Amino acid sequence: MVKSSRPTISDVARAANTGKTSVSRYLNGEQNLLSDDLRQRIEQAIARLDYRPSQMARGLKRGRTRLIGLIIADITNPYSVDVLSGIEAACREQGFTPLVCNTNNEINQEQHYLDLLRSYQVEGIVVNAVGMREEALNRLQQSALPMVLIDRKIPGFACDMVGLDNNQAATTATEHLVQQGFEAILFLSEPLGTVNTRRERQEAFRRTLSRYPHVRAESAGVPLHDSETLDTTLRQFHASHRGMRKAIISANGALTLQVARALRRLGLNWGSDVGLLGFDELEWAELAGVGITTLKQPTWQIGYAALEQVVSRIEGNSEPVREQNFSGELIIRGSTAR
Amino acid sequence: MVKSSRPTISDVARAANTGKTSVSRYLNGEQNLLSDDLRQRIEQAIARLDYRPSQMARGLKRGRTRLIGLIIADITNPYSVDVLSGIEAACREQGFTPLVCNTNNEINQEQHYLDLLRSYQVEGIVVNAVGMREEALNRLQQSALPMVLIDRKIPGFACDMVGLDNNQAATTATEHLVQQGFEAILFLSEPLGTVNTRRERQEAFRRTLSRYPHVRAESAGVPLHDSETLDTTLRQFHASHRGMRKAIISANGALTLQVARALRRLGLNWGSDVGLLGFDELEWAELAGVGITTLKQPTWQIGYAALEQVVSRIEGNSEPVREQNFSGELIIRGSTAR
DNA sequence: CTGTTAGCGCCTTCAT
DNA sequence: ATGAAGGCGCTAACAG
Repeated sequence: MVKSSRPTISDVARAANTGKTSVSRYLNGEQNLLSDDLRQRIEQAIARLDYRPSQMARGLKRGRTRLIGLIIADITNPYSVDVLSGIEAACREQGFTPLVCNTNNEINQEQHYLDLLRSYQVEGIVVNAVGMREEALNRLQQSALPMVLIDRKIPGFACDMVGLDNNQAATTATEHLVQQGFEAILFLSEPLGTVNTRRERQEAFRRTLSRYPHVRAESAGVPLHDSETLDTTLRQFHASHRGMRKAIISANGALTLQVARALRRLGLNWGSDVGLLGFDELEWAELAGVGITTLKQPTWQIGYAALEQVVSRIEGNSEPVREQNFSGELIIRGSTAR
Repeated sequence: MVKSSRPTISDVARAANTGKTSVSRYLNGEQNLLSDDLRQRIEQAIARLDYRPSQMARGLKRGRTRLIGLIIADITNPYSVDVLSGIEAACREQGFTPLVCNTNNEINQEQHYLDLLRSYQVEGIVVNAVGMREEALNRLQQSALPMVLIDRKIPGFACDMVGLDNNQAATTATEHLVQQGFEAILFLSEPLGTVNTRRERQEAFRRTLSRYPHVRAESAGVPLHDSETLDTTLRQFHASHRGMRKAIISANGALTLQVARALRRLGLNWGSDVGLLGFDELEWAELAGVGITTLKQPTWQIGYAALEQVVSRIEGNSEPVREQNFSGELIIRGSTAR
């Protein structure tokens, strides 16, 4: 007769001529408590049966599922993917498995996924807020699990966070443009709302330019997919500073793509007609016309650090809420040349 | 006294003043077997306790975890991400949860992840072979679970597959170039190996051009990250057809990026010096110089269909192995203009 | 060092 | 229409 389904710990025990406990011990690294003989028998039995312990049963028993929930608003965003990559690497190292949930930026999906994650008993949650709508993010507060936010904070909710040093990054970017001799700079982001990331970047932009009174500072918030508003904003900015060297800072990668498209529509060339600098590195940045200067975030590291942080919470770390900010790196290309 | 951990089915039963069985029935949709009164009590108890059944326990008991394993070689590839998106959508509709495993194209990771998926008792597996190395893919055969391949087949392994109609796509692409008056065309892909996708595309390219004897057909296989070979190949192609209108077909999106970079390095402009057409749509295709003509795959649908297929297998469908090929769509831009 | 026993939370007979 | 009891695969006392 043939065992049809997967072998269980009992099968292994029987095959090794011992009890389940010893097998369990073997599996859990308490191998020093086993005699060489027994250890070998178990080892062979496992190999012969091609046995793998059931995480389901394990999770049920110990409450440790070794599962970490990831909530991502837009998996289509390269930033998110890079971060994900870092998270995965860290998961592998730490022996966790990521349960990836892409909310697709659909409002209400957060709730669905939180329930889902709870039902699978994840031990912690990493939320990549990039591209996430504010309402959606706010809905996340309820969770009682260890949780860490990436890129953004939730106003009024103390929670570990890892992201970019927005002040350093925006200051670096702005100063670069000043040094390149631009006389009017437009800071473009999605509508600020209460999103700290946007606010901080804009704030640093303003603060920096206040030290250079001869440079005009403007800023505007445009919805990511509202190309009309974007066109209008850009046209206006361009028209109202005739004769001056103008530049645009785009506050994130997705927006930079839209801005580049808009400039195309308007017949403006970055590098010659107008300067352009975008947050977030883009794989195509060097291929678009004369190239686009970007402010590169250490995305992979951010993901990696975020996971390390949840894990430390899972292991019991109860220090006060921690905030990690990584430095960005300016990658200079043709779009901000003199 | 406060219950610290999550409520269980027993808690609900107690709160509703009934037994676990009835609650279980309620949860499993056998609600018609319950009296209105009892049903309501249960409903309230669940709401009050904010109870969610444990998928762990459920999976353990019934063997149905509602988990689907996804194996992805390179999550960084936009194609893979779009496919993933379709898979997720389908998962949501069908009540499954994807367990995403990114092998990062590291050999041996497949084994690690297969074990992992087994240990979580996934009910089926979707393998996105895009960008995956041959050896890695071959390692996947062992799985006894319902499995469907995306984009590529494993030689000598009968398995459901969903991907592109390579013949239609490559023929369309090639004919477009002929019509645009190109006189020498280079088909560029990664080394063919036994990868059916690459072979079929090249084959259709050859077959099509054999109908146009005045057009020279060349093809070459270059490793994705070997920029020296790529440069040499392109330089040679360009040099050996002086005076003729030349074009390049790139067999996938990742390669197109490398080709574009190489052309830049060589000082060649697509659209004017040489034609360029790439498989896979790129978000930046319109922004790169005069724009790059692409052959767009219905990636989202491919993912969606793949998931539907595994689920149908999970539900017991035992028809012979099925192969679904979707049509590509040519998106014409400046790089192939006359 | 090793085995026995009692659940983890749920579903599923089998009675009632 | 409802409930009690047993067991899924595993781990964690508790004995030996």
